[in-house]
Amino acid sequence: MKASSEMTLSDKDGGGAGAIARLLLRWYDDHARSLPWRIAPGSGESPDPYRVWLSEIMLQQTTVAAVAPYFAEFTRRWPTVADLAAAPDEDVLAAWAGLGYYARARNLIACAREVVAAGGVFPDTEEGLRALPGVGAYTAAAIAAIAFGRRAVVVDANVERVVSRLFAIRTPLPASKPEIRTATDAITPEDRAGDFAQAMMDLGARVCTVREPACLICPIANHCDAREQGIAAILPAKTPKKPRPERTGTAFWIERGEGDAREVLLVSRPAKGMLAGMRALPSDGWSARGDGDGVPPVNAHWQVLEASVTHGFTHFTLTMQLMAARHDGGDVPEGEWWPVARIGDAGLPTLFARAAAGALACWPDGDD
DNA sequence: TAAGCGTGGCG
DNA sequence: TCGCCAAGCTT
Repeated sequence: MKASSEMTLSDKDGGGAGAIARLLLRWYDDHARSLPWRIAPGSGESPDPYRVWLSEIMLQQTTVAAVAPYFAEFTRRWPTVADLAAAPDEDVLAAWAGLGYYARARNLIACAREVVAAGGVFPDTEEGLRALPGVGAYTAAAIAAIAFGRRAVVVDANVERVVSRLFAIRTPLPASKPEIRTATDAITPEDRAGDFAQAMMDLGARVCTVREPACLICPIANHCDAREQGIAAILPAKTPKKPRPERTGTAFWIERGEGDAREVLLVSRPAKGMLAGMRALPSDGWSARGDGDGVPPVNAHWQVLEASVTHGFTHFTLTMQLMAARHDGGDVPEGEWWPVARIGDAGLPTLFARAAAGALACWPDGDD
């Protein structure tokens, strides 16, 4: 890469790397976003590692806007890591419903319990943090820097974009990751590494955006190689993604009772794979690999509903048909009867929440 | 190493 | 509308 040779820490002379950090920190002092999990720069308050950790897990591949209400609810219900560790699994999973990437919720529980078992204090080093469930290279570095003030090289998708442009790295992602990390290391200051990391992320979110970067208001535009070369908007390059297959499947609405006593059968998804461990409607075995078989789980007088749900996952698109039946007293799949009036509290992931809404809209009273 | 793993917003 | 993208981790 070119960046490292150019940057070889002319840090002390006030040029290059050191200048970028100083400009960015000065910009951050005036322009930091106000976020629920963030301590304002210069406030003197010390961040709560629990809140930093919780926010970082929630923010993995997830937007600030989506996280905000979940962060508020989690910290209201479970103000400390000990509170979270003591919560029943199903409560935490249900509270996470809708946020996506449900392995994060299972790792969140495991991590909280590990921390409590170790005395209730988060590790304060990158290495110690990295060993926790759900904490990878990025998250460990971010917590070490933000919660504990340690110098750490924090590289997320924002930083990848900013650094790719700053040093005009033309190698496509993900092949360019090592080069980007080295370049980020070279511009990361010893002091205020947490603020620096957050400044880079704020810059990426508000200025050095994916489309139409706002170079005119960028505090480090004068240091940006891509801007000088007129290629900022087309960096970083990315290797093409594989096409998403389309799959079909069926979900089954099995109902019993009348009026206020109406109940629907919910199952728990297997511990591994899609939507692992989450409550769901029974379905027919659809997966990323193949279509469902359309075979209902029990014999009954099934009715095919008009509604269907199309849902895009990361790696495939699913169109799910809906079938409904009254429970006639025969065998049912293992599950729990859930009051239809409280279906919104079941903690269904979005796919099944939409399926349930579709079933209720098409089959409002269940008796025909 | 590359694939598996959610969801909602945006242009 | 629809493909791209977001404070990635795990296996």
